[in-house]
Amino acid sequence: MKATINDIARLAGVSKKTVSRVINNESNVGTATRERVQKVIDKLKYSPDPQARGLASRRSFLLALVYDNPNASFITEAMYGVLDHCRPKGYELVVHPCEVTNERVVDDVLDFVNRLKIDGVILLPPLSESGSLVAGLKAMDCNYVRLLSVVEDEPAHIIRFNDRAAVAVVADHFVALGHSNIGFIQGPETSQSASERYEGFRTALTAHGIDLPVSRIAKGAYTFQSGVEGAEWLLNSPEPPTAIFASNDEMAMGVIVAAKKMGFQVPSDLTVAGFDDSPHASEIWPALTTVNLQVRRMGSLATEKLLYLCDRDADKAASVQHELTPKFIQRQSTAPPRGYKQHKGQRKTSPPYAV
Amino acid sequence: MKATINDIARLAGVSKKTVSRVINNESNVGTATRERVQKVIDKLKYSPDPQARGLASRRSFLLALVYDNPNASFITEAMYGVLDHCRPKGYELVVHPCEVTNERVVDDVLDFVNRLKIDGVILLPPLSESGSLVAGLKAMDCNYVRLLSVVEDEPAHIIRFNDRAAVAVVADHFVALGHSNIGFIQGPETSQSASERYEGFRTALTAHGIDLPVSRIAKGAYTFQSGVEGAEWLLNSPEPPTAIFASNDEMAMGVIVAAKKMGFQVPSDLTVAGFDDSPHASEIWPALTTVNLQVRRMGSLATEKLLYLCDRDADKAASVQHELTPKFIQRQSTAPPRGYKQHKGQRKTSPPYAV
DNA sequence: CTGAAAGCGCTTACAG
DNA sequence: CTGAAAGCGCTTACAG
Repeated sequence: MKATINDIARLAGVSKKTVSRVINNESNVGTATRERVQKVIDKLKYSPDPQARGLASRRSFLLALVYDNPNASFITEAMYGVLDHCRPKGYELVVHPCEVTNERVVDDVLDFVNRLKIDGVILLPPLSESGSLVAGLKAMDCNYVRLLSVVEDEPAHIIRFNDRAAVAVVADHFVALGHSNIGFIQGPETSQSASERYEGFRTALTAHGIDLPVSRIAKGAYTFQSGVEGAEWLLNSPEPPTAIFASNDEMAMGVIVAAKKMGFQVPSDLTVAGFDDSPHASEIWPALTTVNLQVRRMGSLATEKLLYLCDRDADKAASVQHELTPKFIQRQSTAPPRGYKQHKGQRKTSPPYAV
Repeated sequence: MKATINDIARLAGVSKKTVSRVINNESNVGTATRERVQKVIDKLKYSPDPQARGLASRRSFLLALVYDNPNASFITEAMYGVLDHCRPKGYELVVHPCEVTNERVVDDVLDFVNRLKIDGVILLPPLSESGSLVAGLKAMDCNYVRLLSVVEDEPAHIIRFNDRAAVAVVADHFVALGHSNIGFIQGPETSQSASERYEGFRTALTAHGIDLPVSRIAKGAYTFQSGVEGAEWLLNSPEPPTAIFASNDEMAMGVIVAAKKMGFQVPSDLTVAGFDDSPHASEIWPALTTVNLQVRRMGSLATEKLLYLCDRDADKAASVQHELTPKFIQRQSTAPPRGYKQHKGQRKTSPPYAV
């Protein structure tokens, strides 16, 4: 019932090799021949069988999304981004969540890639940071692109989201509002993005002459609960900060809840900002000031690179944009500290609270 | 480099047909032969090529998750559930989000299934409600299982989450707390689960002798914003309800935000409950009382059914549990109405507020 | 219980 | 610019 290459060849009066050339946009087909074949293809709504194609050419036309990330909207957004770009090109997406804690992750992923002959892999953070996984993929000559917060690979293999730059905007925002006693809740030490956000925030504050002492740095784990605990610790200190930046939204939500329980009004008593722009960031009161990573866009760009790599065109892959600066999203959880008066024109140059 | 069926056959001293029998657990292989073959398979870590297998047998060993649902955690949880069950059996999962609003959805999905020779499809709500899609799948003899809130298909093809029963528990809870002036925010009319939740809630209230007049029913759209608007409308009425049940968490979040803005304390001035137990339901203050759908479990059970269907064993597929009652999760957003005293023992039988 | 032959629907590697 | 042959790694349909 489904048309095959033989049907097309017969009806177009050519060999199946010629049909194959048309399908694959290869050269060396006469214009007239090509048109004739294409017409038959269109008429029968023929599309080549990916299995047969793959079996013969050792491909699968399958991309894989490999991740170990608890953030549901990050995953689904990335998926949309990948599909936006790969579907029109005839590739489909297989999902492969896994557990970094599992010692056999690398083997598991390589097995999976090998078994399905996956043409290309998109690695989401934090798994994208795994050197051994990438080494394994390279060794078996599997194409990959990593979503990463630092430039740790060639441009052809990376989409970098510049957390440092993004976080600096948050710091600038805090300072512009008049905050100088600023608290920070850090992500897990194992995460690159967590240290990027930390470094970026600290550096930006320093540029404004503002200190970030260890007494105002809480260790978190990117979880809601760790945000709660971090906030309790910070707000119970002798001189509680007037603003807290949590390294992700999840923790920022924890900060807001903890603050409320402790009697701090957000934002009048306490400014709070997060990072991720998760769907729920705008669905609380006050709506959370945060940073949007543009995950869908990243997924799309990563796929563009990946498909070039699948075509063995490393140059084109490298030429696709490989750096994205996340977007600062100001909402209602940030405000000047209580009693602070803003002096026009002084904001950035010499704020009254500067040392 | 990768071992093939020919390698195994040669090393085991049998024909490849025999190896094939071992791989597929077919009968008619001598015990000794089987063991010998298996040993070689294990030794070479051989696993059959799904493409070759599929090409010859017209299968793909690919399952598809087809959905049109904005709820990210629903998607990812379902994915985990599916993978929990299908990976050990050698099946992988392709994701296929689509848009119900698009007129060509059905064709798009059928095309996709046909092109990839998808062995089985799992349909998530609300797309699972599409009769034309299911008809199309049936017509092309593609296996499917639907996650649905009503029993609208044979047991072999459905996992039903009993929203009616779940919602009744919420109603009982409201009544037990002492509420009688209760508001309801409805989901979109096009959604089956929305009307199930409505019917279930109304029925349960009626059983307690409590009325749910149209003046206390707001039309929502399962979105945050519609929850905000619904709450504003309900709370601005002459006799605002003391409790609001929103048909999903998203809207319940909207209710809480709106209530706060309008000066209502939750739960002391206003009890709020939602439905879905989204990850953020527990990450706000007060934490949201809600209902957990057990999506991961549903995904797993659906896959169990689906794989039986793939094996042409409709009986076994039908015998897999096909009804799940969502779990009521009590948190902090529900409380007795202000000034209400509970009379022991009177709760269910003849509550003081009963007509 | 076991196997030889043919074929699934394509592509590769050649030849012309 | 075009095509005939062989083969990708399995299963089906048959034979014994």
